[in-house]
Amino acid sequence: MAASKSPTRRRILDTGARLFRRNGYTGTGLKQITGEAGAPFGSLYHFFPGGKRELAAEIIRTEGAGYARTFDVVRAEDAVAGLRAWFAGAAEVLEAGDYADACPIAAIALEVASTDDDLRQATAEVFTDWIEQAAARFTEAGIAPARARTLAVSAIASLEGAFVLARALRSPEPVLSAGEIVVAAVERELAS
Amino acid sequence: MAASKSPTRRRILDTGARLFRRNGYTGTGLKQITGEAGAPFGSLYHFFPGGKRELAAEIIRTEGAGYARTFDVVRAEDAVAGLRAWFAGAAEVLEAGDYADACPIAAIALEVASTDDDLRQATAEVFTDWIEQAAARFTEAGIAPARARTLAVSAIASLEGAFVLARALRSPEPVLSAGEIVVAAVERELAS
DNA sequence: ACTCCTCTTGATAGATCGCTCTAGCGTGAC
DNA sequence: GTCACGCTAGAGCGATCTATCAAGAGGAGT
Repeated sequence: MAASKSPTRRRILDTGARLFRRNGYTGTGLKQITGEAGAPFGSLYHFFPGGKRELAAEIIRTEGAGYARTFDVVRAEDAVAGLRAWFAGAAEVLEAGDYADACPIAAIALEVASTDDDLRQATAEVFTDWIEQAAARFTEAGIAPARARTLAVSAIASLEGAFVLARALRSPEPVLSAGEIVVAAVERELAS
Repeated sequence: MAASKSPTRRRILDTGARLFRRNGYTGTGLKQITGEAGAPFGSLYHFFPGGKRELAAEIIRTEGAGYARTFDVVRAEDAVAGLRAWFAGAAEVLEAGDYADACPIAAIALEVASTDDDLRQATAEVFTDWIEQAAARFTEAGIAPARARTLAVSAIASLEGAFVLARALRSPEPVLSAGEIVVAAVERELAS
């Protein structure tokens, strides 16, 4: 456990995350991961004895935790501006990456939801964490907890769905439109 | 073209749609489809000479057209109530189906967006159609076209993303929360 | 120098993938 | 009766998948 320092391990995780994001879980081969990561195939099973599922579980957790930090732009002093920046930033990153890199775990989540309960649960934990983090930001900004949670769930769902549409349409419009509606909802809630 | 009447062809399409929805595109095997459909393997290539991609393209189109009809509950006389019923109905169906059957093409859309441009385009056409249909309903209800489109995109994105969260969390909450925000946005637009 | 131990390395197994191919069944036309 | 044709039927091909395995390189501790 002490050695999460291995650069090979890191490269496998990063490459795996990128490929899962773009090609999905079943759509990504382990040989492809080690190949693109420049890692020997055996090393994958050295670091992840549980194979593909263990690798995916770790990717879900680390990528989930990483993405949670993007909520930091939503500050209590001006939650509306922060939220606006959150959506705008997502749209920018998506466009800059040629619509390949959206949510790090949505593709996995949809694929495993009905086929692998362990991985499904891992994605559920990430989403739950995101919801709680976002809700906390909204309550800090002065919104009642129950409403804050509804808004948090809605904000995350909107972005996730907007990613699906944006990748298919190759356009940032869905992300911007979804952001507009969610921002307005939060704005209205703060005004009341 | 005249013979889209073959029951075997229908069963292949229906079974394929169900499996793609639950297990994704690469996660579903052709042998699995014909097996569960009770169809001989050779029949699949008889009806779909283009193989898996042609089958998927047809499923995307027919399922997309079918789902577009769910917008019929949004009527001009009471668009708000209709939209509310749309989200509530989605939540009910999802729960009744043990969170297996959500959007018929989202799983495919995410998987092929970066790997197969033909199929990506097929999903894009479906989403575009949905957006236009929903926007038309909103304009009929009295919303200015530009705003109607933003709301339409947002409504569809919200539901798509809510499906992702709902399947992972095995809870209808995201669908209901997302619906609440979108309904409020439409309500407010109609009041102004 | 010798022993551990982490990590590297790739060959290989066994299953499954999408797909092709040939053969045969059944029904309607003539 | 028999020919044509839509459809059934599934064996099998090459490729690729996940996973296992045995062997060795390299470095730290003694």
